[in-house]
Amino acid sequence: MSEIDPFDLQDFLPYLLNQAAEDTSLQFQATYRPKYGLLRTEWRVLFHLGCYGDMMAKEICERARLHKTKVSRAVSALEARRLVNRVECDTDRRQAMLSLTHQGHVLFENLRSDAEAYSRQLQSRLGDADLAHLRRILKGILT
Amino acid sequence: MSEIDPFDLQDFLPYLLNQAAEDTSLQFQATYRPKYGLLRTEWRVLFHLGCYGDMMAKEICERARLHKTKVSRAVSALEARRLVNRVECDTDRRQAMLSLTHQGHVLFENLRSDAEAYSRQLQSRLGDADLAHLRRILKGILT
DNA sequence: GTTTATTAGTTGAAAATGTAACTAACAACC
DNA sequence: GGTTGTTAGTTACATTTTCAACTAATAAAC
Repeated sequence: MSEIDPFDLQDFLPYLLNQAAEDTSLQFQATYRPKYGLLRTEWRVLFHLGCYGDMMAKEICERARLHKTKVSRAVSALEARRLVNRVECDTDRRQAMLSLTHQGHVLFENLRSDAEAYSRQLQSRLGDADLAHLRRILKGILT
Repeated sequence: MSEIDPFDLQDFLPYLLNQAAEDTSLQFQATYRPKYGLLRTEWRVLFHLGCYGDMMAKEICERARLHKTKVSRAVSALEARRLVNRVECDTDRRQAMLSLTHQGHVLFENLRSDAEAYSRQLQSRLGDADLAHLRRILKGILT
């Protein structure tokens, strides 16, 4: 009926971004999920602690733009696997400082090198210039 | 422990793309979900039929990179709401040709103009050049 | 023509996510 | 000190997604 409609879904940014995100996430997930059995949210929490050091759950929520329930569950799962440590905060007992255990740190290092390998692969596909552009523009979207 | 690690999550493309995709999708979803009560997958199916004309479920799966179960359920939901019509194929009765009903077409037109409005908004935030860059690069990622 | 393999699409159970209500701790005000 | 409000994080329940098994139809092999 409307085959000749000027609007093209393939150019609609939320759609396009989702496709690209899905694509790269799945590709990368394929390298770590079967190997380490981590969920995406768990992966993110692990990386926040690995990249930026110890922090509270709340800070992970803010940085990663994840809902607190998601973080709460991911932290529980990681704690159950002895990858993350939770130490109750002295000054405010509602909070707990999260950190990687030794095991968690080892896993993080492995994942990090996988991530770097995947990045290099993308880099060779897209080229340095486009990759830099892309990063800059995406960061602009996030405001 | 590893605060001084050179790897920065904020530059890791799968992560960055996910953030941006989530961001824009949620913003846009906010404009249509409360108004029309559509799920994301339903929205996509509707737009495929609206933008590219009638097709089988399989074709939607391929174009939208959606799993057949997701499409199957979205189509059922849209059919139940009389937005989509399903006509069994003559030459192969496993398949069915999907098309928008009149109602579905009206809804699509509304959504389309919302999408266009949202696009214009993004355009004014990012600028024409970056937007064009972004589209080109993202399409490159999708291979 | 009958067995065997594929393919389109559906369904059911398990996993994951989102939403809202909750607990427990702190803070602010009186 | 006690009431009220806010915040960090958890839990419970509904919705959505995923995965695997399934049905029904076609195609291929013999």
